[in-house]
Amino acid sequence: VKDIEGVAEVGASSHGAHRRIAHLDMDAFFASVELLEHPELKGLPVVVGGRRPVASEPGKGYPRLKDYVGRGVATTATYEARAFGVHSGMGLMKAAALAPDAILLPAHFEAYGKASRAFKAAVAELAPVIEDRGIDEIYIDLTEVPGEARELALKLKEAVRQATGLTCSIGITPNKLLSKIASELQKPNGITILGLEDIPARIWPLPCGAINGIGPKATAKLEAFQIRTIGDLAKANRDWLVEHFGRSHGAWLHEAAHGRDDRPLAMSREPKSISRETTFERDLHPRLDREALSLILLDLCERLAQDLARKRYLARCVGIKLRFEDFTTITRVQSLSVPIADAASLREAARASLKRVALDRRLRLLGLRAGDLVKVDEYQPPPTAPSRVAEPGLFTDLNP
DNA sequence: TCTGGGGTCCTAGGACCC
DNA sequence: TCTGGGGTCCTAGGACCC
Repeated sequence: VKDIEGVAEVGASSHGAHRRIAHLDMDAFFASVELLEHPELKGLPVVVGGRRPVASEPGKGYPRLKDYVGRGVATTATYEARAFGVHSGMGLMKAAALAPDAILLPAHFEAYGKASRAFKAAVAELAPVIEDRGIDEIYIDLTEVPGEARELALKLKEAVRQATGLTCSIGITPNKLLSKIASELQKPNGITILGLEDIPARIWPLPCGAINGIGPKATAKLEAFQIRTIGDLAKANRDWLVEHFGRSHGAWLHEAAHGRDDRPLAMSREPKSISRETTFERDLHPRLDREALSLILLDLCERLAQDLARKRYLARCVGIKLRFEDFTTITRVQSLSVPIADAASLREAARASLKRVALDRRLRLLGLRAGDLVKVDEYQPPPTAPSRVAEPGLFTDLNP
């Protein structure tokens, strides 16, 4: 048996054509959690988002989208709000133009985190092999779980509803790629079960963007070659795709269009980085608003230090992120010889990176990232390095 | 009416080494 | 006095996702 390097196998059944993988996606998750708190809003267009709660006019009930002023975006919209064209990631000022009377609720992340843990625990009772894909979705390996696919999907949905009061949509297919697409097909509150034989009829008519990993840029580039549906993409010659999209990406596009995907579920992963960033209420000038920026940086350092402490990580590199008024974004990272986690050290590292940037334009965002993470418990300071003696010696020779 | 915050992965180019 | 070809590591930026 050949050993596949770098691939962590999850049981013998994790590869091959006979897998049964589910993708479970909560329906309009944040908005649905809010509706549990405000059942009287059910059936109305509701948007969750914004930076801080907008004060609604007294006696007028819930704040409306049209009352919002600022840089917030919609985090989630109920299906009623989506009918107006509002979708997550959309600027609220733009959303207000589409649905001025939609109700705007601020986000309550603690509540979403709680509901998230609850639905994942409920699923884990029925099927323990789960890959976490964020707050509102998971992949589930059902290969070893007895029962018919539809029956299992119904059981999962019922367990989620019991645990949270919320609905979800489920796709079940032989792999992650197809299940992700499938779970979208009958949203909300849907079940879609597909086999490889269903690919031509059910997958190929969909736009290329339905594939997880094909975003706006790739869609536009494909469109320029008259490739609009996944079927168009499947017809494209593999070598031609490699020629125009690169060896790796081109080959992947070809595989994806044919519904081929043998990625195993990743049951647990160490974080690669932890970051904090903030967009200002108004653009700030590096010199004129120096004090305000300094306080914002301090706050980011403190919050990031808290995150690192809570998760018990040290950072071997610290990066800053600046977004200018014209939305151009730059990053600078600083590698550290000794890993750190405290706010003061983070600030020192951030300031060192800041010195390498020409600060001549107004800023709209400042971010701080801890990378190259090591677990506090696993970090051993190296035995006192002899190189500390050698390096200064070099300079004393040059500058006696 | 300009575009949040938290992440991952990939690539290109330069430094450095052999 | 000019010239190789790889390999690896690092940094910055960008695409994409939830």
